[in-house]
Amino acid sequence: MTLNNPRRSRLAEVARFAGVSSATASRALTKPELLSAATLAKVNQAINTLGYVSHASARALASGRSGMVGAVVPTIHNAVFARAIHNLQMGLAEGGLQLVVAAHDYDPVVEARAIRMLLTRGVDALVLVGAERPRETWALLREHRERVFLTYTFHEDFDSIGFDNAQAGFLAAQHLIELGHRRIGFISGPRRSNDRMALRLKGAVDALTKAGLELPRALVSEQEFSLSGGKRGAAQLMGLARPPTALLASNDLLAAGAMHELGERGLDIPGDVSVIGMENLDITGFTKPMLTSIQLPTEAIGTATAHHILARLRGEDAARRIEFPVALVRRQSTGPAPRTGRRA
Amino acid sequence: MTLNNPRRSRLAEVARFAGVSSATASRALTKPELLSAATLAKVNQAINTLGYVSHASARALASGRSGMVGAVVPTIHNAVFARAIHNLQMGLAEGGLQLVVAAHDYDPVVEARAIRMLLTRGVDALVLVGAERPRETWALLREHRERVFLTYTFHEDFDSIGFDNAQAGFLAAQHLIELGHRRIGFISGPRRSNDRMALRLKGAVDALTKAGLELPRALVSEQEFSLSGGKRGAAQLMGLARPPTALLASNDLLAAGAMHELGERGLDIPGDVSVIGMENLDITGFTKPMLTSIQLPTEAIGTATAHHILARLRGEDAARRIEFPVALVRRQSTGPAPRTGRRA
DNA sequence: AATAAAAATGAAAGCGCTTACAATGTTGGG
DNA sequence: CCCAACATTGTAAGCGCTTTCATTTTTATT
Repeated sequence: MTLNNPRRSRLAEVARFAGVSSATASRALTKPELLSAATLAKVNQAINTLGYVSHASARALASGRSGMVGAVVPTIHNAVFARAIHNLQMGLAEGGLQLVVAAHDYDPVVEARAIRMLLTRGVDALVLVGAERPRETWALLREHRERVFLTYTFHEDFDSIGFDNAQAGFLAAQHLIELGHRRIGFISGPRRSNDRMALRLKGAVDALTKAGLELPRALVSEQEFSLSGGKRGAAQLMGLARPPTALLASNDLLAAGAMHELGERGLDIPGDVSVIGMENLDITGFTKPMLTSIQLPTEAIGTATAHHILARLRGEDAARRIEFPVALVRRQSTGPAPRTGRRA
Repeated sequence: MTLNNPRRSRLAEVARFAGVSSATASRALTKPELLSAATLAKVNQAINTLGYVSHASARALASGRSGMVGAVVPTIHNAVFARAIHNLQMGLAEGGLQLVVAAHDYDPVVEARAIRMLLTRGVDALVLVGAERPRETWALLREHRERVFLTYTFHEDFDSIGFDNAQAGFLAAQHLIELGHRRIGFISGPRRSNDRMALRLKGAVDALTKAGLELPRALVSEQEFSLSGGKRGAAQLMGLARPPTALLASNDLLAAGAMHELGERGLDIPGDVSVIGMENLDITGFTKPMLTSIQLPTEAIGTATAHHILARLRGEDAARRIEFPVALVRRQSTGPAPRTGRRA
């Protein structure tokens, strides 16, 4: 009952101006191929002179499609997600879709709320990160199976775009093992509500196992994602009676923090201790020495997800699962294990 | 004409179930204080048992309010914006508003497109960064004056939430001057379509002028925002016949890149050359030595903008201009100017 | 107890657009 | 030339909700 913006023109006015019915005017916008060239031109003419812009809500209500894609991510602070979101947005924009982002800071409750909110908003597609969340949330998602897309991990029941997190952990550990390290400390990010972390750890354990080694619980330190988290992790591990000769962090931020701590302890990297991170963020180039890391396909995930969604919305079929490779990026922070004998 | 989701229940069903009119059911959602406790309870009961969720588009169409806030930022890659966006989103969520983000990568054309798109979508508020954009874009924005909010700079005609960029430049330069530096190199980010960069440079010039010094054009290097941009900038400035004794970068990323270059040239920081950045990003703690910087109130901007918008939407009046202070954060990368005499 | 004022509810008219269906105009084969 | 088949366009019925206005119920006032 409210005249929204009195200035804003309606489709009806465009139609009147062009001397056609509003149905025709509408078709000029949505299915121009149905109109004769002449009529189409008339309508477009009218649209231009009137400066008409369509009302998205009205359109969404009538058509049942919102033109929006929702993305619920842990955080946009982390460059891993920022990159993917950036590419996702750019890709979707090509198809005329608008991205709506919500962050939940690794809180499953907040995530559920965000998902519900976006579903209410009628997003045409919903992009999520990871595959670990409460039962109820999954139930809700299943009801919308065809518009839900999972990234960074895989799940049988949904279209998934990601990479092998375990492989990332495996490669990192393998690299250290090949350099002769036998005692490796693992600094992990928070593992609850974050299957990616669990998988990276698992991959590392697998590599060690394969080499006949093991990862005692004492050599795993779980820390929050931050510089100081990494610092604390390194402090904890290096403070052990038999400290590790290499530190594997499940994230470059943690690794950089760890390097800091090692520096303060007067330890040489990689002479005394090797350090390897994951995600291959820009900061790998800032640290001294530069940080060896595992390159994760974050940009690719964003772009591929966008294209995948666009294809699905067009009704094309597409692979249910898209997997990108991960790769070791050798820099200066890893080197041969010191041969100081069995005891430090 | 399309039965959207056959399962999803309508407000009318809720009303029927509760034995009230749909008007009452609607009021239970939007203005519960108008209903008697008994009716409200009945309706809520019905909502729960039916698992009703309202249809956002329909609601937006009928009410003229979308419940969405748009933000158009240069990029979410940069932590400066990522932080602000994060806080903005959190703050808006408290008020039940959903944030929609679009990035334009410093391209005015893309920015204009994004603005138009969000306006079409009927956002209740539109948050923009900076005050430099083409005439036509401004014209468009003026038509929506009351829902446009500017951040990171100020503009007479719009509500603005920001800080004094010139002051940031001033503080940085002043700090170097106080340390005895007389020849200061300035590494700037791209200045076109980015008034913040221009202002930061201007502030630095002001500080120098005040001290009876000047900033010759040759000592200003404009580079893209990146580690390698900073590296190139430093290379250019240090390659001069009379190189500066201090480098002032308008962004920590650039500063970190510059430090890298200085390191490769075997120069000691701050013994031979001092370096100061801006934005006080996390990476200031990663560099060796740790980077002196100017702290910018990015989180505050996000939070304040959210609260400001919420207040405005509630119809309260609020300050047209909110300004936060900037501050110098001394770390290890700046020190007294070397007294190597007049000639290097 | 009668009445004015306030509170709670309902009826119904849209919000601006899309689209099923009907109607009209065209075209070409027999 | 007539009629089926197609291409265009128009008519009008919603999409699911909010909100004005009218109506009924309750409460307060004298």
